[in-house]
Amino acid sequence: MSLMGYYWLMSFDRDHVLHVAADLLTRKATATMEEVARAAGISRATLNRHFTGRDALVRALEELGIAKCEAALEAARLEEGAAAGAVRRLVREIQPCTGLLTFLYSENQLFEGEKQNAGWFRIDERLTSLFRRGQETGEFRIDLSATWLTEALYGLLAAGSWAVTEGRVARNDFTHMIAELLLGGAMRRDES
Amino acid sequence: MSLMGYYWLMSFDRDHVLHVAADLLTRKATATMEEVARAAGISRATLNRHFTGRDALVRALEELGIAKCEAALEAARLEEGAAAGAVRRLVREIQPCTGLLTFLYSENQLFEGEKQNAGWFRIDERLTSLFRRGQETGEFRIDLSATWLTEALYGLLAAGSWAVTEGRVARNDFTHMIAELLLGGAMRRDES
DNA sequence: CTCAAATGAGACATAAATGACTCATTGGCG
DNA sequence: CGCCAATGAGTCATTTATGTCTCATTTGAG
Repeated sequence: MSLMGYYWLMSFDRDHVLHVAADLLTRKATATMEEVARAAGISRATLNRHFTGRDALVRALEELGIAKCEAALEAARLEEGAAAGAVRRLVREIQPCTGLLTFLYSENQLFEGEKQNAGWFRIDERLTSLFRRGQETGEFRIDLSATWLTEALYGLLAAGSWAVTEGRVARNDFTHMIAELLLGGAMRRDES
Repeated sequence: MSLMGYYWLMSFDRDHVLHVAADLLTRKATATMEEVARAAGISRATLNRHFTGRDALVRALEELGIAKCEAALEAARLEEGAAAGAVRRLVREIQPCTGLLTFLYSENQLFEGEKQNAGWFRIDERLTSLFRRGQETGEFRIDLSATWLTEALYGLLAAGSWAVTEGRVARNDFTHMIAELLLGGAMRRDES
């Protein structure tokens, strides 16, 4: 028995293929299906049997990205405690999938005409709610809209992920860099 | 006499073509050469006569983007006054070319192997210097590196530009959104 | 007006990615 | 061991973007 229906042979590891594809496409968004197959250690034929066309692969990656993202949101317990702490937990939890998210983020810009996955909307909603909660409790400023704070978080995650892969900043600084800039900004803060 | 050597006919307006191409490619990064030509109101043949291949066009756009960006840096007078004020002037001046910059920013990620234009390095240097100056005068916090602040500015500009074109935030809020988030962060600041 | 030069439209070959297909081989299960 | 299904390697046709070429037409300069 298997969740996927592949109960006879295990040589095709769907999850492994998706992760390899995510890694590769994160670094080279224009990678060929053959390059993806080779990176995953399978043949192009097999890759095409399971993902008919690049679209199917990207859509599967989208599902994976949404699932990982929502898992990170769960693990961060966004509704608990101070909003600032929730943002810090969120950035820490979401770090492992920023590469995939950045790829999907830029990929979505190409699919302008098509309908986009409802999962992104759910995630948007939860993040915006978090920032709105912070504003309502007086923790966050209100002259920056919760929508913008959400978009800014995406942008900072992408910039941080890119800067890390380029070697311009240390991977271990990722969480601190992003969370503290988003929360506190660049200006020095009087310790009160 | 002419700067370009086209002193007999003026029906090819290089600057116009570049701006149209920038507008189009900003919205649809995968636009065809023919789509670019049609958008610019010229034939594909003429477009190819002046820019042999997509690479030549992108490289010309890169030159344009760098020139516009450096002009914005000049206009912002980065070395004058408080660093925070310089950042605000910079964001205001650079807003008109964020679309083009965002396109080139994502395009550069594809040219991983190739040498990248020295202009970006110059711009990087000037921005990093600005943030470093702010840190040295005690205006900016020092636990976030000047390099990261520069990268974060790029990310916020891209996210802001994208959010505006998607209609999620108002165009008029662009400068305030980006500059204030980068400078002050999301947390409410005690008015002291 | 006349000529030179660039344009526009179209044809053409090319290169690359893709999807579908065949067939021999492999590996697990009964 | 023998079957059976999936894999891998290869082939083929199709599509698409691209670069080049020709030639009639247009347009500005003299």
